[in-house]
Amino acid sequence: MTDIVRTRFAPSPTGYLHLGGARTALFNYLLAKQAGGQFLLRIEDTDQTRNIVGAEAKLLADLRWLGLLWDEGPEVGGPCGPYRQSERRERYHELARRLIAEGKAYYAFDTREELDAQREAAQREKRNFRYQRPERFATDAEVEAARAAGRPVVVRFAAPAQEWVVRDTILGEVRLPPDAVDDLVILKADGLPTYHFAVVADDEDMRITHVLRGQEHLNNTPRHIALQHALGFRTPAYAHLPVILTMEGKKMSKREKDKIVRDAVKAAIAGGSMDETEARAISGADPEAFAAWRDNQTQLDAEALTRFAERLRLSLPEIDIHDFRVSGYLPEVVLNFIALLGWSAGDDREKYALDELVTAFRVERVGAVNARFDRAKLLKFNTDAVAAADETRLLAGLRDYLSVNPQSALTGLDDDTLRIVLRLGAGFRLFSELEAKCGAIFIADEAMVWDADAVQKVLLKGDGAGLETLRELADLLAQVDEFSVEAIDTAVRGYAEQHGVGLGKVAQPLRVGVVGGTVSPSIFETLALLGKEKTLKRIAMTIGHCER
RNA sequence: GUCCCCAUCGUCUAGAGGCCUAGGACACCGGCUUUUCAUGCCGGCAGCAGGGGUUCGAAUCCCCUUGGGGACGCCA
Repeated sequence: MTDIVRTRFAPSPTGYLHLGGARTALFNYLLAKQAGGQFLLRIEDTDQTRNIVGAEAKLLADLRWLGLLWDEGPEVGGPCGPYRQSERRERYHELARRLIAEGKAYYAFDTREELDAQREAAQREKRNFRYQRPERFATDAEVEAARAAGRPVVVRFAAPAQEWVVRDTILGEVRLPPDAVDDLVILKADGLPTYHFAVVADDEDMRITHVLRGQEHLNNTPRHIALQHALGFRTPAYAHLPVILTMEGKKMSKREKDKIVRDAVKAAIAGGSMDETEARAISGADPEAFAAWRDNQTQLDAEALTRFAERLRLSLPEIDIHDFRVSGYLPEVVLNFIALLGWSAGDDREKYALDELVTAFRVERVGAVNARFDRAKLLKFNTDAVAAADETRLLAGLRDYLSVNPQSALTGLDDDTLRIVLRLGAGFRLFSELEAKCGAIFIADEAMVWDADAVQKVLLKGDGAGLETLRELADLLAQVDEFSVEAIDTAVRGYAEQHGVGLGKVAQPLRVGVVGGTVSPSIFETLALLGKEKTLKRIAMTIGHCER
């Protein structure tokens, strides 16, 4: 086929873009771009109960953050729109009517309870459940009668019984038995199509030539092929990507975070550090919903999880792309790293920019093996990228980080100050580390907090030797007129030499003295940045704090 | 339970019958640098899941076992 390559990423708007979705999007993007084709974005919002308000906007923002821009789709439009399935109802109905007219689909009106009972019965008898196709299809009159009786009316596909073959670029030919395709529902009782039906219709209408998706969809593919045959549509080329697993070997999912929070909340309630009323308030759920969550039946939204994490001082694993942004990763690093989850060019190269991936990527070289997501390696990638980035890139990255961390102490600073921060913090791995290292310099003096362990270890231990040093240094620094890095350096080093101690013995008390903890940039730089007045004021406050 | 996919260091992977004494990266361990936290530098440990074949020769091909993962919805 000489068609231009068209791929799509088709998420459902249920939350932020997660790591696995991002990789799927990336591979689709790469495949399209390397062939000079188009990458489309389509929103699969056919489940009214699962759609989350605002999720689509988040999804788009995450994709844009990564630099995966779509040629057609929401907000940019295109000739095959609309690109939101909820807006394409009429098309699905038209196709369903066609299948019904041709005897390839039929109305059914089983209730949820009836189907559940059949599934349970099958389970009990240890056989697989298959929907039993009726002897003859319901007539229009019967459908109307059912509707009038309040029964849910759906349209089911009359699946042909045959062996199915999926030709997969990564897995080769996969053969599935006839029962791999059953009489699935194609139009739900609410009039919206099921995923399977919408995908087939849209991929045809949007002239999608290649479908790259997670391996969890492999079993769905024969369904789609069957529907394509029934509708007379072309079958795109398929490639099923290996699943991304956690380091523990479990499927990476939002549940990860939910589970950690649930366990912590339960422990906190059991341990008495939080009562149930507070927990419920933080969750933002009503008592019933809260109980359901607690019993592992539902999941909390991202915001509620974040609130719990803050309250219980939990660090949640990054799973959503947004999490990595908030943690201070560079988008090009995240992109580079996920490209390596399942794909390799065949040599030892690991570092790629997006345009380099476009050139180097080959679907045929995507492996079939599930990959575990190794955060430690991602961190190293970010560390390397930060070290290699120029100031302009870092400043933009830091600004972006601050835009999603408005509460940061660095947020209000001007570019020149941020450039200094970047320079003094050199060696940081994530923007969040830069913040942890330099933030305390910029908070109001009154907002200063002291790390109890640091105060104990550096100032109070050994009869307060550190505190005494700090007092003497305060006097000494009060004598320094020009509060420059050089002058402070000279004075402080001089003090250390006079007393025959290492620099550490004087730098650490000073550090705790001005920032309340043991971490800061070079002590000379830190003091100079603070200025004489603030330095002396903070040291006085620290001495006061210790005497209290 | 049924169906499907997969199997090289702890992790991501290179390897498409002799180039393999199995290469790289991360982690880890040891050392060095250092005013803290980091960074950086040097060195080291570590793997073809097991068993059968095929072949002069197998990490590479075939079979079985085992192990892992995924799917079995009016979710996508």
